[in-house]
Amino acid sequence: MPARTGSQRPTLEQVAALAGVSRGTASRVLSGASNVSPSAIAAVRAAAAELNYRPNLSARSLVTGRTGLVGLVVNESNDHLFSDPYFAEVSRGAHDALSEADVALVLTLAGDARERDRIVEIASMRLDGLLVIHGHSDTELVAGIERVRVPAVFSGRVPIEGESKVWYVDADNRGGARLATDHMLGRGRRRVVHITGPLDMAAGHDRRLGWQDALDAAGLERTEAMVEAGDFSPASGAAAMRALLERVPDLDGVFVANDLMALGALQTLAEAGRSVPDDVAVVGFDDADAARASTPGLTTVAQPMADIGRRMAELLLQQLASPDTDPVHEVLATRLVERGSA
Amino acid sequence: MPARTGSQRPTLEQVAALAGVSRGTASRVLSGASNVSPSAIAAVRAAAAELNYRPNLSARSLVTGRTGLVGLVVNESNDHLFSDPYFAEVSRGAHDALSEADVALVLTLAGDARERDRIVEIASMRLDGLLVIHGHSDTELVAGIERVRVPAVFSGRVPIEGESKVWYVDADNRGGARLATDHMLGRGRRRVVHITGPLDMAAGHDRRLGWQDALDAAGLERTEAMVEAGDFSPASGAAAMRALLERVPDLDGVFVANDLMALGALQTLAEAGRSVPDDVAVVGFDDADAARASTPGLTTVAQPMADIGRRMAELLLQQLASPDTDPVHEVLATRLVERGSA
DNA sequence: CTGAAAGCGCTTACAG
DNA sequence: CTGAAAGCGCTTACAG
Repeated sequence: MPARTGSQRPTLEQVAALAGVSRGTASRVLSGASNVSPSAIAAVRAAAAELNYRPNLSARSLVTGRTGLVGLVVNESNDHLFSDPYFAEVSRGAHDALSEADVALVLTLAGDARERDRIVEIASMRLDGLLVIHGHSDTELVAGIERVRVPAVFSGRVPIEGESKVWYVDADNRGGARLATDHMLGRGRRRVVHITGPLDMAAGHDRRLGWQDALDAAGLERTEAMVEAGDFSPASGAAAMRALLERVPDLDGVFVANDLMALGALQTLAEAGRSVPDDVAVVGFDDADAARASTPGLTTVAQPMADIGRRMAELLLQQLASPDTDPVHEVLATRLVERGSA
Repeated sequence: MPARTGSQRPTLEQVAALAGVSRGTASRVLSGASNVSPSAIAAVRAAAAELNYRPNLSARSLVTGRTGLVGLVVNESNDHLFSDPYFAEVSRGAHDALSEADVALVLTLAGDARERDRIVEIASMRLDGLLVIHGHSDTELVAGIERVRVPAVFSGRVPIEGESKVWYVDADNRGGARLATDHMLGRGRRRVVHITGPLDMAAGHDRRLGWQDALDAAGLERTEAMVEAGDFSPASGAAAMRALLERVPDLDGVFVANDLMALGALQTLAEAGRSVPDDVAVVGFDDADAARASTPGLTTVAQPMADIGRRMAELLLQQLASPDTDPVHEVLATRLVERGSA
C-alpha cells in the first residue's frame, strides 16, 4: 500500500477492464501505437475518459528508462544573475519547447561547489538531460557532466577559449558589441571606453572583443586604461564608471556589457555632471526592462533570449534522440535598440 | 531493455550481492532504517560506494507513491512578473528548503488557461505538491488544484477577500504600505497619492489598503482621484504618474506599489520638472536591484522574499506529512529601506 | 491486431 | 536483525 493517502487513482488495468481489452492493448492505444483496431481505440479512449485516467509516470519511466525531466541549471553564485532577465527569458523559451514534448523542467540552482556536485548526482538519478544557463565558465561542472555522461546543452560558449566539446547555443555577443560601439563611433564619438562583464563568462569575454573590433577597425587608439571590469551588477557599473572617468577624463562614449551596469554608470555620470548623451554616449546590452525605465532611455543590444532557450531545448531533445552525435553549436544574431542614451 | 543507451547503472541487487546481503537489507541500510546490524551497514555502504550506486528514483516512486517533485507554478501571463526579483528570490528560498529534503522543483509556467489546465494535469501525474507564486487571484487554478486534491501552498493571500481555504505565506503588504506612507507623512508630506499594482492580486489590493490606513490615521483627505492603477511594469508606473500629476497637481508624495513602477514614476516626475525628493517624495516596494541604481536611490519597502519561499516549502512538506490538516496562513514582516527618494 | 507474460528497480510487511 | 516474496503500474517483445 502506498504511503500517500487517497491515491486511489485508476490504473491502466482498470481502464483495460472497463474497455474489455488487455492491459497491453490499452497501453498501445494510449501511447498512440499504430497497430490497434479502431474499435479498441474507441473503447480504451472512452474508458480512460470515464475513469479520468492519468498514467503513472514513475511506472512508465521505470520501463522506458526516460524520466521526461530535464534540469535547468542556474549558476547563481552571483546573486544578480538570477534576477537577470536573461534567466527568465531563456527559461521561458526552453519551457515552451519542452512542454510541447511533454518534458518538464527541474530547477537546479548551483550556488556553490557542493550544490554543483549535487546537481550532477541528481541528474544521474532522475534527469534525462541538462540545460545549463549562463555559467561562469565552470570547468568542474563541465567535467562532472561529462563524467556521468548526461546529455547537456549550454547557454553561452563553453569553454571560453579553444575547441568546444559541449553543445551550446549563444547570442552573437561579439557582433552585438561591435554593433553598439560602431553606433557610437558612427555618430562621431572618438573616446569610447568599455565596462566589461565577468571575463570568465563568454558573454563578458566576447563583448569585450566586439568593442575591440570596432575601435581597431576605426583605427582608434585602444589602451588598457579604457577598460574596467564589472560583475553585471548596477553597483559594479557605477564603480567602474567612476574609475574610467578618473583615468580617461576625455571619454565621450561608453559601451557597457549589460544594462544593469549601464544603469549604474548612468548614475555615476549624472553625479559627475556629465550629461547623457550630449557629453557621453552610453550603450548597454540585454534590452532589459530597466533599460526602458531609465532617463534617458538606454540604447542597448537585444539578444533573442527566448529563442536561445528554445533552441537549447530543441538541441537537447535531438541529443536525447540520437546520442553520441558530434556537439552542435549555434550562434544567434543580436540587434541594436536605439533609445536616448546614444 | 530500456530505450536509453548506456544505462548499465548498478542496481540495488548488485550492491546487495557485492555486500553479501539480501536486496531488502541493502534497501534498509541505504534508507537509514534503524533495525540493521553494524556489519551489514558497513558492507552495504562499502559496496554502494565501490559501485558508485545511485538509486533509481522512478522505481522508488512507484512503490512509495511519492515523486519527490514539487511544482513551482508561475503565473506569467504578465510578462513583467517573471523578471520580477520576487520570483527569483522566492524560488531560491523554496529551492533551498526543498533541497534539504531531497525534493526537486519543477518549473511550470501558467501563461494561459490551457497551460493552467495542463499544470493541474501534470501535478496529478507526477508531482507531490505545488508551490504557487504570485498568481493574479486565479480562481480557476485554485479550483483545479482543489479538484485533483493536490497539496499546495500559495505566495500571497488567496482569495483576496473572504475566508481562505488554501495554505499561503504572504508578506505584510498592508503593514509595509502603511510604513511607507507614514514615512512620508512623518516628514511633512500632506498630499501623498498612490500608484497601485493589479488590484486582483493580494499584493496590489493590500498595499492600497495600507496607504489608506496611513492617510486615514493622519486624518488627511483621501479621494479616488489620488489613486491610479498600474500593472507593476515601469511603463505603467510612468503613465500612472502622468495621470496623477494632471489630477492632483499639488501632490507632494507618492507611494508606488512596486519598484519597477516607481522607476517609471521617477522618470515622469523628472520630465515634469518635479525634483525628487524636494518637490515630491517617492517610496516604492520590493527593494529590487533597480531601486539601488536609480537617481536618487529609491526609498522602498523590503519584504523577506527568500523567507517567504522557504516557509512555503516548509509548509508544503508539513502538509505532505500530515494531509487533511486545516490550512495554515503565515504573514511575514516587511521593513522600510531609506534611500534618497523620500 | 491482440493477449499473456516478463520485467523495469525498488520498498515493505511478513515470518523467522 | 534478516531473507524471501509480493507488488507498485507500466511497456514491450513474443507468439499467435
